[in-house]
Amino acid sequence: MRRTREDKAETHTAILAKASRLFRERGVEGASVGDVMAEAGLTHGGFYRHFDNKEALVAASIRAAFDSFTDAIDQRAAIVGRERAVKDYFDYYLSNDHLTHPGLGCPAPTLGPDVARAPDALKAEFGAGLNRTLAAFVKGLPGDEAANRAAATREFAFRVGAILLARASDPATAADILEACREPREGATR
Amino acid sequence: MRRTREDKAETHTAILAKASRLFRERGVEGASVGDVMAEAGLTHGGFYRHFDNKEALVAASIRAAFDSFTDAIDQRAAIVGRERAVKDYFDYYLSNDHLTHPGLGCPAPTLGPDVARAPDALKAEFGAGLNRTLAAFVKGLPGDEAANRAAATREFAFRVGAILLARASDPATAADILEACREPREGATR
DNA sequence: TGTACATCAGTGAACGCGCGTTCACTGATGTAC
DNA sequence: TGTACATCAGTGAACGCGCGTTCACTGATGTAC
Repeated sequence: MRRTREDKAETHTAILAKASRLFRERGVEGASVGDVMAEAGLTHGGFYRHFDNKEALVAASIRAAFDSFTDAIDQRAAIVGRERAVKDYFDYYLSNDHLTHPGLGCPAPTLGPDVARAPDALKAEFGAGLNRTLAAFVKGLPGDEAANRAAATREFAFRVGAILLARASDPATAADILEACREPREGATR
Repeated sequence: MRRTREDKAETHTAILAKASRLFRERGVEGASVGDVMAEAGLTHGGFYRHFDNKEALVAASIRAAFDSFTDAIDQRAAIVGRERAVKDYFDYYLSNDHLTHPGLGCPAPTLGPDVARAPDALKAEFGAGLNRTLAAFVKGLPGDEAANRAAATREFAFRVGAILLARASDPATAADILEACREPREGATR
């Protein structure tokens, strides 16, 4: 039953892709190793040929999820420019599509609390992914880099909170939240 | 072993208080019925004299957590005024105290994703608690009520996202996030 | 007010279940000659 | 290039464990008279 090296690499990628989606959909504890392997068309026993344990899979899943977005932003920035690419991402972030498809969406609002309760290794992975994301928001932008980054942090946190609140609420409340948060923020309230 | 009605009411309150804290600290799946009962100084079997099942306890815990904050804001607003009370709450929200004590903090950034994956009954409970919180932010404020509420929604979402990102990150990244988010937001970036 | 009985708050053993992980096994692939 | 053997990707049974929930039991409280 041994497979070629290429087969193994494909299997590894498939496991990771399915895991990254399932963890975002159901949470780390809501998606079992068996679930992930079944989704990849395999049985659970073979999992440990690919990852040391479930935590390692979670770490890799978080990394892959963040990377998929930073890569997409970078690619789009090369075509339409950084500011436009980031604006498009922010529009997607508060879209109904993102609201209702957490499995393909940002890992922060789905896995953040799971990571908050997890070992330091996972927090480091999450923090690194977040920092890459913030970097992708301001790469090559004019003006003070630290200020740009701080502003991008605020804009991102705002949208993470919005989608989290909307997903945790009944549909009517969710619609209110997204509608309110699609308006630009004014700085006066604080 | 039967207890008086007063004893039972006290026990009920104690279970709820411990549950509300433990769920926020460890997540819904990270705190078992047995954990909650042990924390309240009881054994697990008696739980079902107080709640139908674990989900009912989660619903009550979410309600209690939101209420504790709306009550506190209302009480403080009666003394120092609504705007000041809300400002103080927002300052607490991004404090290191709130960062490091999720068990006594806002339920949104800790339980939001758990609720997002839970049955509609829990989302309704969360949405209701969120609406009470937003109402507490704008109660009696001058100006257009809908606009005030939309602005409060944005300010709250912003802080929910900030604390979620900070808690899920390594300490250095967490400090960066909170520092950036303690600055007032400017509306221009979008 | 006193008595007899029903109620029920809390205990702790037991249940069925799903989890993460281990392990003996298989047979095709990789490697040494 | 062909052959003999070692490796190892994937299988599926098995493990120990903790979970939510149930249940027979206890004895003090509540209630009917």
